[in-house]
Formats: sequence, C-alpha cells, structure tokens
Amino acid sequence: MDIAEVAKASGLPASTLRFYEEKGLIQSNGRFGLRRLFSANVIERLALISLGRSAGFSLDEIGEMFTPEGPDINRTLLLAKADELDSKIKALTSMRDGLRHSAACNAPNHFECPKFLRLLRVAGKNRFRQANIKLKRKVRTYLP
Amino acid sequence: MDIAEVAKASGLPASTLRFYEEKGLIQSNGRFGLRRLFSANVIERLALISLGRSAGFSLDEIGEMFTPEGPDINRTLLLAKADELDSKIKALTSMRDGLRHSAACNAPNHFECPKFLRLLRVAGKNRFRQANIKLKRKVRTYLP
DNA sequence: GCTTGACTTCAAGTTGACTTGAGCTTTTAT
DNA sequence: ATAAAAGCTCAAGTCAACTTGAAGTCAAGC
Repeated sequence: MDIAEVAKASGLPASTLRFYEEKGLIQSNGRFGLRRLFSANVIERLALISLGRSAGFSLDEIGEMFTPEGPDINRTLLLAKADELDSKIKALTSMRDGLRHSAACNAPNHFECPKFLRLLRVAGKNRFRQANIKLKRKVRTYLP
Repeated sequence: MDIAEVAKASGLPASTLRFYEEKGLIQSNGRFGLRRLFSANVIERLALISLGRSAGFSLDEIGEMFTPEGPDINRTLLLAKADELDSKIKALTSMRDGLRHSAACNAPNHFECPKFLRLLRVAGKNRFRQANIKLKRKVRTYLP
C-alpha cells in the first residue's frame, strides 16, 4: 500500500504516518522510487496506536508496549497499564454520571447540589494526573 | 486560605493555581497585601477540574461547563460530553481487556493472537481522537 | 529596622504530538 | 514530452498546559 491508502484506511494524515515511522511506531517495508510502501498489517498497528492514544498513553509508552525489553518486564508493564486504565475508567464513569446528573438537576449551581458533590468526592478518591504529565513533573518544592 | 494551603489541599503547585486563575477557571476572592486569598470551595472546584482533565477534557472545555451560556445550551452540552465519555469508557475498557489478555497470552506476538485482534477490531468501531486534538485539526486535504 | 521567606508579576522556556512550508524528485495522466 | 499530482526530506512552527526565572513586594520574627 502506498501512504495515501494507509492514510485513507487509518484516517490519519500522511504527515502523521511519516512522523510515526520516524518514531519507530510503524515500519514501511521498502520503497517504490522515493515512496514508502506499507504492508496491510500496519492498519492494525495504527488502530492499536489510536486506541492507546485515546486511552491517554503517550507515544513513547505505546512504543514500549510494542517492544518488550524482557519477557517478564513486559508482562508486568502491561498489567500495570491495565490497572492504570481501571482507575481512569472509574474516574470517567463518575465524571459521566456527574454530567448526566447535572443536566437533569435543577439546583441553581452544581456546587450546591449534594448529589453532585458526593460524586465529586467519590471520584476524588482515586485521583491522578494524566500519565505523561505525571511522568515529567518533578518533585514539588511547594510542600514542607 | 492562602495559595500554599490551596496547593497543599489540592495537590497542585501554586504556579498552576495562578495559571488557572488567569484562565478564569478559579477565582481568588481578595488579597492580603499582594497575596491571593481563596475561599474553601475552590478545593471542590479544583477537584472537578482535575477530574475533567483526567477524563481528557481541555481546560477550555472545562471552562465552558462552568459558565453556562444559556440554560438549554448548557444542558445539551453536558449530555453531549457525557456521551463522549461513554465511548471513551468503552475504548478504555477494551484497551484494558486487551492489555490483560496480552499479559496472560502466550502467543509470540500480540498481532498473532486472534483474541487480541478481535478486541482491537471491536474497539476500533468507536474510534475517535482526543477531543482537544480533534477540535483543532483542520479538514484534511489528503483524501480525494 | 532589617533580614528572610513566602508571595507577586511578567516574559520566556518546555514538552509532546503533530503540522506546515520550502524546495526537490518521481509517477501518472494528457 | 510535459505538466500536474503525489511523495519526499528537513527545518521550523503551533498548541495546550504548565514551569521556570528574574526581579520586585511585603508581613513576620529576631
């Protein structure tokens, strides 16, 4: 397949495909003149990348999942990611419930609605930041 | 409360709190000298912001949820966001299942495991990009 | 009364994930 | 045979969400 076909099939712009190739997330298997040639299985790989992105993983993290550094390290990493997703799913679910409730609720302000506040507090229990932000943030110096 | 107390209670650095205030996501209610004073309810608001961020909303989107432009527009927006979250939850769930399966599976490569590929295809059905990326991306010129 | 340390502002820097543009080459349609 | 369309590379630009740094202010403790 040439890059335009991959773009069409995956829904990603060609520039993104070149960028992903440069990052090592996908491979082209040869050239026709200058032009990259891709094999069909790149589509599945791109689907997985999109899925991972939408789940909040960084491209680097997705890359790690593809290239197991050792058999056990990889397994452990995958399970850790799965657990991370679990708490993300919980947060999303309470966010969703909160939004639905807010839409139905006739309190003047969501912050005055006890149901909303309860959802907020429940959700706050498994609080976390986005993975890629968490990783790069240094130890804070604002606390004693 | 002064900014350090808010930082401690919310887990966010003071610089972020100033940044959020500048963006209009939170308000300080007065000053003591130069120093901002916050009322205690800012903590709940920050919890909601963190929750929204972890659910993948941009700060601008979160801001929109706070400031209803009209009573109905707001309600519709909230429900739309809730639906968006629903498909996000589905994607995360299949991603999580895929990861857990991969960790347990002994196929040499996840792409050779039919169970994994099936999960991938199911997840691909409700494919989407991250909201903030989707919003800024122009109409693509790569397709005919 | 002066130092200290927590605060302030404002501008500039950073990071991840792409996109855009310039300038070139190659394929394809006429 | 030639021009348009599609690819290519490589550098630079963009955007959101913060962070960092410099330079100043101010209340509190000694």
